[in-house]
Amino acid sequence: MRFSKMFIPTLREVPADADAVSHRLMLRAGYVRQLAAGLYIFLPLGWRALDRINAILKEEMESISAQEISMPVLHPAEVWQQTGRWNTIGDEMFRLKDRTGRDMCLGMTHEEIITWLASREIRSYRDLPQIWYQIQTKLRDEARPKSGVLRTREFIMKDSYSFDADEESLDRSYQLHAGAYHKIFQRCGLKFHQVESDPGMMGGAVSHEFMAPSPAGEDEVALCDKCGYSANVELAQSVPLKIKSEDWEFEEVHTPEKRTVQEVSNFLKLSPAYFIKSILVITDKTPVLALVRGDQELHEKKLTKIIGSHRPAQKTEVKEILSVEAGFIGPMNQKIRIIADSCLREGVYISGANKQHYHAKGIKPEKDFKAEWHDIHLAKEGDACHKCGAKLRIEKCIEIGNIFKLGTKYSVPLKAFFLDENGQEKPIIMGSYGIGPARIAAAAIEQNNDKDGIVWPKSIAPFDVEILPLNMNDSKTVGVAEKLYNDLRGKDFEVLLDDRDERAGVKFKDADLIGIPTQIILGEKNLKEGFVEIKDRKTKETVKVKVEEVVERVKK
RNA sequence: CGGGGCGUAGCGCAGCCUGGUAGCGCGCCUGCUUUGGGAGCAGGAUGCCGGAGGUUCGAAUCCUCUCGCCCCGACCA
Repeated sequence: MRFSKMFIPTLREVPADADAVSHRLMLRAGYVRQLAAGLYIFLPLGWRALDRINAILKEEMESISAQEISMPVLHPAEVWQQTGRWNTIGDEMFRLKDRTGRDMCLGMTHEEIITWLASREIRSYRDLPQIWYQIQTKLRDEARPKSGVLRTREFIMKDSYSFDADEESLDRSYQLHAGAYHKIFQRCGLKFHQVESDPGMMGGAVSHEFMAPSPAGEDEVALCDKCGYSANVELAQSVPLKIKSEDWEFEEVHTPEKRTVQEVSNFLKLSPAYFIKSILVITDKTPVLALVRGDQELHEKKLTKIIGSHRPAQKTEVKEILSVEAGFIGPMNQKIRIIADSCLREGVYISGANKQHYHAKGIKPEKDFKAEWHDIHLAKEGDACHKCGAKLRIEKCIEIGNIFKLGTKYSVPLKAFFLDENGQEKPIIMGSYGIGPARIAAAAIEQNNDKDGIVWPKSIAPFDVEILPLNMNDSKTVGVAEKLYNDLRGKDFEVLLDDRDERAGVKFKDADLIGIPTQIILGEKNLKEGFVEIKDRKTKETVKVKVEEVVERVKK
């Protein structure tokens, strides 16, 4: 491609409302433009990068015998009603009516559609297993699109779905995907972790996420470097560090106007880890008292799994139910259900005394109160790994892919059944697997950039090589540039020739910004002696090479 | 949906407080010079000052409403 013929609108100044590094660089380097919140146009360079990512996706999917298909973006409501998601999914789904008034929606994912297909086409165990995939548009009316291309309302996704006759077979399909995903992200040059994750609205029992470490990420992942435990903090288990147990006798301490753990902890000059945080929540039936250690945070999702959906109690409710003002609640002598974090089982603690302006010191769990013990705290940096005891690390990550074991969640309501060897009708066992190509691109930029611009991994750069003839008025320079351009293309390199009549500085700046891995610099003086320079964008190392040797020296 | 910020030329911004009819830098166009890290000089084009309503002789500026975008949170296969 010739730079002069390609639309690459680079920007000198950083657009004001871009915050994430990848967003800034994609805008500045002319890869994308924003249409509206969460809606992006991919310009020629951006689209090329996505194309290369998609090519890798296709190769690796084909290698596990997945077959590419294409499903509509526009869906009739009926299939979504049959699985119940028409109602369980809220404003995130774009809904509309067609001209006859029929309810429709825009696809935010395709379990319903592909299961509809399977229900009509798969009849026998002989038809199984199958893996079908597509690379296609998804639409979600996100509450808050953000960080450029990382969270958008319309995006392309590689989604695949597996259909198996039994659990063992599903496990094979699942592992095939996990393996393919590892290869994909490796080939795309990303640092990533595979972590345990919460299946969320997808349903199903087992799921993993592929997470690319980056400060722009929205997720936090707990990692153990020793045993390899890794999980999204949405469900990560951990053991808070033990504290030295004090041998306090039970006593009530006057703590006037000291309500929060922090206030009382400062007042008594004792670490927050000696306190029990008591939080009253209301489920649709009853109030529940949740207890976590003072230096820990209550994990809402973990609690939800135990008691169902709930909300924090209002101040007046606390007074009504517990007969004491918020801030002085304690677990002793309570009639209501108590869920306590497991780490509180040992030790002696301080908590509210259920008496205005008093806290109780020397509380012994099991003796002074009974509770149901569960892990309900948020894992944090420095907690111990619940498997091996080593210290956990928390890392911010971009979710670049995920895999779910769905089981029969979709096949049963949509009647996707098959006949097994014995003529028995059984629901197909399904899995669902997604990758966001734009997130791969953004994560690659987040992980590979410097002050001058993007540093693309070779595998997904929009071009392999950029040729920079510094003086377009010099016929020798132009001649050599054209020859190298043709020779390299003849060897299957994707080549960008900066044939613009621009000054050297402009070409250097633009080349570094758009981040093509290899630059070939043609300067007049070097050319007189028969040399050109080959520069590595990543290391900035430059080697002088004879013109005739360029093609063999350039590496993919 | 709650909290905060911002909408003025293609991009980045000033002007607004204290009302008088819009400016800077970059980019863009023309010419000459220049040519290894975003050139210099000279000339030139470009604005529904986000939108609507109000106050006023007069509104980018003051008031009300509204729309959009960004950030934090809630939410998020």
